[in-house]
Amino acid sequence: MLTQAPKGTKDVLPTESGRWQVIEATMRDACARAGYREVRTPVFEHTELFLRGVGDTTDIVQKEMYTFLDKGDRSVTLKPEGTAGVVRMVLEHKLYAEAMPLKLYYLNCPNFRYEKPQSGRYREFHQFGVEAFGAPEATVDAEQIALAWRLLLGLGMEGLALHINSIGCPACRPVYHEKLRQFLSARLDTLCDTCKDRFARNPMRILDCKSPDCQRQLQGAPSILDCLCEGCQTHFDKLQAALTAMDIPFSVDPGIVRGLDYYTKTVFEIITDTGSGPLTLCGGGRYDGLVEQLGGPSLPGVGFGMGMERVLMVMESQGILPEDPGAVDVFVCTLGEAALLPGLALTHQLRQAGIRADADHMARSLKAQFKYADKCGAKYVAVLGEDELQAGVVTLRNMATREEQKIPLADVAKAIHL
RNA sequence: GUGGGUAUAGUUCAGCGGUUAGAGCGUCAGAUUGUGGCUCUGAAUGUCGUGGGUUCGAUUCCCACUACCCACCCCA
Repeated sequence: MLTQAPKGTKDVLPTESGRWQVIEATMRDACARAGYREVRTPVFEHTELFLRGVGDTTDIVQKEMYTFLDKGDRSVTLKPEGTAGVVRMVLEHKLYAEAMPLKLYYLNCPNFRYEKPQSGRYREFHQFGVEAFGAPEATVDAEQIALAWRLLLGLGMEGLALHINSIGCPACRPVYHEKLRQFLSARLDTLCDTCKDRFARNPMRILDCKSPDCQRQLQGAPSILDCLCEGCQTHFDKLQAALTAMDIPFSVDPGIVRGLDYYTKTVFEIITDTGSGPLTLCGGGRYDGLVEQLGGPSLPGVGFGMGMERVLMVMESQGILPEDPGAVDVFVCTLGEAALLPGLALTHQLRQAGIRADADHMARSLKAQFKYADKCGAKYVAVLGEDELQAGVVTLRNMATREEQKIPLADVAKAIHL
């Protein structure tokens, strides 16, 4: 073999694409019912968009971006997340001048991060995401959380947990940062190197550290929730009331911080346990300052991203993947040269009638054609041999019941009941 | 970027310092010359990951490289 798929990428095989289509359809439907409309943005953007949008202190920007110079010496980057591109699109086309809120979603959108791949982590992965602009109220946050939650439940998932938090706004977060620094300053020496760095740049990220040592030092640390300003506190209270009103179970987890710099107020994650540890299926939050930061008007926003591969992975582990629908519903078996073209014509006629149909293209024995029909998932087999040709009929066999009947060539489509 | 494991048929995996490298599943065919799933019989398919070393001899032992899997970091 000349080469193989690049590290961290994955082919979707013909037996697997049906699963993708099912969850894609479920996502489209959930969005359509909530008034979200689809958008598609480019796979690559100018690098500066992510430097300013995602935040140049984040790991994503610092070490995970696929950045390169194009032939015109422009620095471009394969998008590492979905929100920045959508915000750019909203600004470029002045969509903020239209009716608010502006509710958008993107589906099966490829994202790229240069990381070491492992279970549930790819270098090219796909996200479903929604964004809503212009609405400052917590009901939008809650609506999106509900959309994600019901969607995953609707796919049949169990064992999901919704964690929410508020990380404040530019008014109250610095107050918390200062409190946290004061708390940690005495123990700075015992923190891991990464966290020493975080101490200066973004101390809240230390809460995210998985190191047992750092976690031990954090015992008794002040909580952001005790430092929220009045506006953020009200927003967070309303969010919880809205979730409760929609009967969405949640837990407040002050440890959720998120790795993207643009979040304000609401952050949330939907996680599940895979047996080898928790896995985040969906993560998002509010980003009231992002649009302005990218040179637009002051426009609040909220959104989430959901990992397509992770959704499929969890469905597989829970045994709830949709069945492969097979290739066709009707297979036309032909016997002998004389039946070949009439068989082709019949297949064509069935296809015109909207029926998934195929015929033998390998001049195989009837037995082999039946085996192939079975493997294709055919519900019916239409046999066209010498006898049938003379009578102008086919022998139509229901593969499940084994019943056979002679059907005039012109009436085959009507006799198919799927 | 750090650490651990693995690499043999399409696939899942056995195996051994020594003739011709095996099995299950899958594929194809026959048993049934016009009928699938089950059963039985048979057949095809391998640079034993790549390169080097040790050796009379290496798929087997050693080293390097590469790829894949897993964990850390981080995240969808």
